[in-house]
Amino acid sequence: MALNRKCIIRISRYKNALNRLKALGFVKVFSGNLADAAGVSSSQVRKDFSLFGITGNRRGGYKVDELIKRIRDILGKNELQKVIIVGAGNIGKALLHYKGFESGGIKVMAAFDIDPSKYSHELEIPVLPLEDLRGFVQDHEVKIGILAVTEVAAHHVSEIMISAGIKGILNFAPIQLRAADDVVINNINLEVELENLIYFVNAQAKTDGVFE
Amino acid sequence: MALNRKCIIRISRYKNALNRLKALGFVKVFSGNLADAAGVSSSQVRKDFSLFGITGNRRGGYKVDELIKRIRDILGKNELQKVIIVGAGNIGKALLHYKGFESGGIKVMAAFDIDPSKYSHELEIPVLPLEDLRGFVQDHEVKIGILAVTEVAAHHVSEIMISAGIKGILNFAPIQLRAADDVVINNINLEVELENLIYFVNAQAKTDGVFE
DNA sequence: GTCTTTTTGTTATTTTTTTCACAATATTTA
DNA sequence: TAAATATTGTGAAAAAAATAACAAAAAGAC
Repeated sequence: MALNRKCIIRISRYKNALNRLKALGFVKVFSGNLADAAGVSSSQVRKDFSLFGITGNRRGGYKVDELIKRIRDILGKNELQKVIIVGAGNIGKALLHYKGFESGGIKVMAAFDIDPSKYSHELEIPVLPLEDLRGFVQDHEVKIGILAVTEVAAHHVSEIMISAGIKGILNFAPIQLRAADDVVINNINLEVELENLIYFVNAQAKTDGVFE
Repeated sequence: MALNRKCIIRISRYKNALNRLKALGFVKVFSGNLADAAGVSSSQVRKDFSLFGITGNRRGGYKVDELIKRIRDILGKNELQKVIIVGAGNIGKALLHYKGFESGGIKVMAAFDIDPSKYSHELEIPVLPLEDLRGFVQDHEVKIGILAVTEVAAHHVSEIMISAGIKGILNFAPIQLRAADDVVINNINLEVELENLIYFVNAQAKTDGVFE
């Protein structure tokens, strides 16, 4: 199946839109509704669904419950996805307490740091020494890790994670990580995202000027 | 100039790579070096540069200092970009203390919240009442805001920001915000990013299975 | 029960993005 | 100084992604 990152991102967004629509009492939904909610075209929605073999009824749309179940299945949300956080600094701690993952499927198991002052067993989610990472990952069969350490540590720590058995890294360190083909890396660079925004705001301001 | 989001993201990454190369003592750089550092092809690098009229020397590559200056200029990093944070919860607080923005150009001016227990003038960056947002944004001519409030508050708060004069929003609330054409919105949904990673890790695992 | 309307599913078309390829031209070597 | 070599800059080609278009089918009207 030839699907790309953007397609899966959209599928996630459809799922979020569906949850909202369900909460509003929707039982059926049309591609146009999802398109509006996710900010794409209705043919895009249908194209994405067709890639996953998701079908509805001509004239009848899609049943919200079935669709949610189907998408949750695609995204692996019907089984528990165990996640660790590496680096208990600013970003790491914020993610440790982030409520957005609670809705289902994603379970943050523990955080790890080199700084002993960060260790804690009192919290609901423990902060453990980095040395314990390997054993923990192997014992609990964790495949997904969030990397939130400094730029200088990032590469080294990512190698520790991968050698321990982590297969997917969500990287917040401001460096473009890459790895072997069997490891998936998703880089989120906050400064880059802000720079992007700033660029388009400034570009917008210039364009506006022309018409003033 | 017909340039897209992805192109600007790459330009930011080239800048980061250049800073690292400069720190290593590089004076000249070739498109291939930047391609390796940013994880793209060398012709992609040259194409991107050509879009911005960035030129080097045939056979001589690009001068690191000049290139950095040029890209910083494109990204607006040669002038101060004032930013506010709205929502001083988990994510908001983390960004308030985030060191990654210090390297230049981006200055977080203040944070805002509705919860009086969050207010603070002691911090280097103050946390102020949401009611003060409009005045602050107008007094300081802030154009960029980071939105880090709950899902339910996000839409309402974004409207407050926009009506106060904010022209670009980096949205961390788990909802796809949209706005009028003169406001740029960059949505970062942490759960969606994780789901994406999980999908590809699971897909990878299945593919591996076939060859085992 | 037939007709009308609406919406899907998919194929074709268009647009966008990336890669390829190579002439033009600096730099280095001899 | 001339020849050899490496690298840019860009137009053409290929690949990927998005949009449009429409036949097929389901739902509802009458």
